[in-house]
Amino acid sequence: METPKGVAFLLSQLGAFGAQRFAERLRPLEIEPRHVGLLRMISANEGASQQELGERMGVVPSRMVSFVDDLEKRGFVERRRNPKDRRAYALHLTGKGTAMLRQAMLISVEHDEEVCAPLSQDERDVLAQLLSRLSTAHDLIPGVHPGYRHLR
Amino acid sequence: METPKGVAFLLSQLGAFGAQRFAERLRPLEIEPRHVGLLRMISANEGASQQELGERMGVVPSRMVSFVDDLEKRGFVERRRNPKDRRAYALHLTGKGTAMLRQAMLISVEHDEEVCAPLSQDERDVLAQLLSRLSTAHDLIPGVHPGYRHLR
DNA sequence: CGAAACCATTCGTGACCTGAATGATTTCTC
DNA sequence: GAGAAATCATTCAGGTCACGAATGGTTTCG
Repeated sequence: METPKGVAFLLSQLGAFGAQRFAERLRPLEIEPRHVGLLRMISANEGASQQELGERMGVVPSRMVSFVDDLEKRGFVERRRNPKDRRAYALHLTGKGTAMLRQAMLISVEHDEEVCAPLSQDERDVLAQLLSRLSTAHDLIPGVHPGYRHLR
Repeated sequence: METPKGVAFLLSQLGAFGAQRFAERLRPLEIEPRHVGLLRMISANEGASQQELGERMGVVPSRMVSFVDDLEKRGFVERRRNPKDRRAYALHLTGKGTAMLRQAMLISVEHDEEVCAPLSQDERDVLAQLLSRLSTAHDLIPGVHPGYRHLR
């Protein structure tokens, strides 16, 4: 049996490699990739409820609780009461949260640079374009990582 | 904060998506992607010991035990005694194991076809070539998925 | 106004991984 | 060669983590 050289395997292999590498880069900030994703999500949807965000990310409500707990304990996120609906929270980034997100974005750019280092600029453009097309063709939501949901 | 459009994120996103999709396709066979990887590994290194394979795959010995247990329970793998070193086993695929691997490889090809469907043949070739270069440049071992090792 | 739906949360369960300890066997060292 | 050290497979206790069901407070529907 020959070893698979298919695109799908390479994508999964490189994707997992990159994710691990990214997690390493984040370690000094004491934050994990998934928390960065959640910070971005909150930043892009200020004031949304936990379940609204959870739905977009494919995360079950009970999991969102501890998820947001992590960020709140570190002072990155505030759970404000929503006066329109006192059942739901309105999630907001704090100043610290925004700063942390900015930090993480910088690391993200460095990381991207490292991953693409073996390619020329032209090749990176071609690759980015092909991957974008695959991503949209398969209905993946920009900026939302499928790894959040373990089952569905 | 704008949503990331970097290559690294797209790789991780598409890789995770593909992995989930592949797992779904495998479900009817009642086997998981990691087991397929192990079957391939054994097939490519007939007679190797558990720890030899574990080392190549980045899997810790204690985990290899239950890992191989799964495959042995299903009758896909045999633990033969190695006469040269009676501490170690010599792992071998059974006929059933070979058949299952063949099945899985077929599904793998179908899966690859699905993932690449949005691209023309030329584009697939370009993509495959770029991904291969990234993979080798980052010292990823062909056919070995980094997801096996959770820590190192 | 009462019933049904909805948000966040807690908690028990199960899956899974890890690292340390164990027993059998081999290799190293003097 | 004999004892010490390393090696292979295994077991087991502990920790993490995700999920679904159940709960309490709140809103909406009929």
